[in-house]
Amino acid sequence: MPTHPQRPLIIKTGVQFTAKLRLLIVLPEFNCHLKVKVSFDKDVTECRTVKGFRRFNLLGTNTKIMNMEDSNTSLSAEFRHLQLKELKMSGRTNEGPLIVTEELHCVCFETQLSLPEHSMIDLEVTSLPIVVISALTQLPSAWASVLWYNMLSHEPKNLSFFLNLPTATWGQLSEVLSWQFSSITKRGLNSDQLSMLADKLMAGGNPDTQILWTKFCKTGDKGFSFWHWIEGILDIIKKHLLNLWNDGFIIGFLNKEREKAMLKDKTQGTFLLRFSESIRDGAITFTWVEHTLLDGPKVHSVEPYTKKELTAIPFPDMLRNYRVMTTDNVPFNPLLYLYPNIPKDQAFGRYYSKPVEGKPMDAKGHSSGYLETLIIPVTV
Amino acid sequence: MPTHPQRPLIIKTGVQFTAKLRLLIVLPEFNCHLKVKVSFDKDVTECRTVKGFRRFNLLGTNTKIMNMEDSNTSLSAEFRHLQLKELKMSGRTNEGPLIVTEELHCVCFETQLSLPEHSMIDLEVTSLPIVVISALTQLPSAWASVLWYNMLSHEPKNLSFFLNLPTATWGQLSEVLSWQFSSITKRGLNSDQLSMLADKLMAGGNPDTQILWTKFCKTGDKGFSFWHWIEGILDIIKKHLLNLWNDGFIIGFLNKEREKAMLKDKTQGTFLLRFSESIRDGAITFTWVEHTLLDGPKVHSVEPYTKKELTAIPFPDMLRNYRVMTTDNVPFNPLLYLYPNIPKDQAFGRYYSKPVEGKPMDAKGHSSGYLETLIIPVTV
DNA sequence: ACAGTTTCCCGTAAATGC
DNA sequence: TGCATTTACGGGAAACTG
Repeated sequence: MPTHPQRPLIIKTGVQFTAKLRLLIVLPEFNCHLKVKVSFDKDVTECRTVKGFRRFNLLGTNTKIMNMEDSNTSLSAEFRHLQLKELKMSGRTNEGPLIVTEELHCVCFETQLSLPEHSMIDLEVTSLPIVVISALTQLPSAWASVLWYNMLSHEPKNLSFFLNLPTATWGQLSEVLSWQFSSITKRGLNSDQLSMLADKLMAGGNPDTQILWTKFCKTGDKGFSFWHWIEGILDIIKKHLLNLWNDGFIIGFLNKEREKAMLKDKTQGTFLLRFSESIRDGAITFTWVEHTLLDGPKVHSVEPYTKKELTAIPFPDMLRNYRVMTTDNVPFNPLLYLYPNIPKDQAFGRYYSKPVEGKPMDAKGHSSGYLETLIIPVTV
Repeated sequence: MPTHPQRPLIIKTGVQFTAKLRLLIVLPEFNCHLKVKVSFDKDVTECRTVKGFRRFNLLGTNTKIMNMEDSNTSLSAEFRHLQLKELKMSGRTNEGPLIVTEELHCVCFETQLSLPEHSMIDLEVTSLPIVVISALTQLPSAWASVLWYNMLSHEPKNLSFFLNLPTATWGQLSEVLSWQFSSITKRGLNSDQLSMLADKLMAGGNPDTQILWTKFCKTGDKGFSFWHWIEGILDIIKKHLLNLWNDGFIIGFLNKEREKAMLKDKTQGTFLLRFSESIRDGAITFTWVEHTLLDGPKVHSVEPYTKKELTAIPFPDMLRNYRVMTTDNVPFNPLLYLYPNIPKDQAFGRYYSKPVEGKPMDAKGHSSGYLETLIIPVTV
């Protein structure tokens, strides 16, 4: 999730952003010099003195003459290299009930039209609400605010939204959650995955169940909020698991009971991929089934891999090279078929960092004079 | 190596630094208000117009009243939160023969003393030469400049040093090199290590051999300079190998012939630690001896570990867990004795991230429900 | 003391300048 | 165009501030 997507809904202080204005009404007569001025939180008095919101200076070139866009007849003005800097005033009592990521601000554009035989007409437009952050750690909370606003507010500019906020229904929220995945990847959430999330959020949900902002975004008993957990998972998908997610190889959201139910009738060595529910910053594990003579089917999961491990070793290589040591000290890979029954190399082979050859792993014979090593996960 | 050590010899633009002035002459009568002004490159005309050096603005509070130091009778002034910003002037033709890390600058302090019954006396002092960089990638080159200057210039302020620079002798340079290690760690370089470095730099050295600045610091045939290679090694020592280096367990600098000569008469499984000569940013390998029936003693080295691998796995754990697969697919660890004959666990045991217990590795039995995995290097 | 918030700055990537 | 140098900003941690 970039800090500044197409339109800057989240702006970080001290980081450049671009504000663009396009005149939708095409009035050829006004192709003359139309000077636009951009400003921040203009005339939003209710956000300033009353609530004690932060105030910001807008640095950079703030006026521009509108000009014709390429291959288009509409006028536009693009303000590049704008930057926000907090205006510290000692008189500001920080008693607003809102945290900074719930403060809504806006970018304003002004211009004056002088129609022939009319007096000057003042035009003013404002952007959608904007959240201003100062550090990247605030981005997940800020994004949650943007989501909640866009999901529930139909007013274009209700900067006091979080002072009096409505609840969402699971029907609304589940759609928004799936969008988060499909906007970053090629795949949203299916009904099984959503039903697991519904259980987490509401312990048995129907589409009309109400969900509080607090429940969605405030720190819960685990030490982190539902949304921050989702953000962590989105992050590892984007950085380390994009291909596998796009291919649909990651079931991801399912609880341990369902996991066992799905695997217990499968061939030994059948495995699936699931996100950790207890790790905040995103982690993935694999679970496979073993058919024991004495106790029947047993499922095993490795300790979930976090960003740290995934940065060092690509996840497909983990699946390929994972080994468990037997009591005779012979390593074997227990992962054979991706659920329901796809041979492992057929699913993941194209993503291994070295191609599949005769043997699953090979090195030693080579030119540099050094013995090549594979860094592999092993359970002793 | 911090950007700003005790005294700022290297300053990065846009990063705060502190300049401190201490009046060594104790004149109690002048405990009155002695106003000091700090400036940058004051009156250094030969560095500006003539040579086309960069110029900088000094941002921050630049005047201060000297005051008594704690537990001391001397006057001092400390300028904190100073910052350098390049002054871009279009007229500057960058035709100076020097790269930016060879430009020497200085911090200047001025004050006026009014002795009773005398006219005002102007006092002016300047710092040692300073290199100004704009990105951290320039730090190794900048540090090389500082070293070369301090090694060879006995003038306090010769800002044109690099326009007409003397060569160093190996005797001087070897001492400086060893200092680099002992200032960062608890151990400098011994004569064996230095002799390997002498071979690299001069192909057979005696202390009087002259070494050119170019040879020391300019990109050579390998694509990097001698000094940058040393810097990379200092960096991995500092970040990943400090304990082992302090304990003297890393021989580090020795060529492959010497390595083989040292190992060939040792017990099978004797190994030593050596830095890579071909990797620029610092890498370490281990080499062990195997006594074969047919070919006699053979030495093997693993592909050197770089920052990337060392970040993921602590080096002592690599030594502990490294495995080679035999043809029967049974893994074994070929590392038994640290040269000359220290049992591996005795040398490195205290640095393993999990304590040594009955068995060398153990996991599986535990509480979380997940199978613990060890990420280990394996040669197939 | 503390939690929310901002600042600081390394390290890498991208942009810029010559 | 290529190389030297600077700028940009993500990420993690320290510093700030009520």
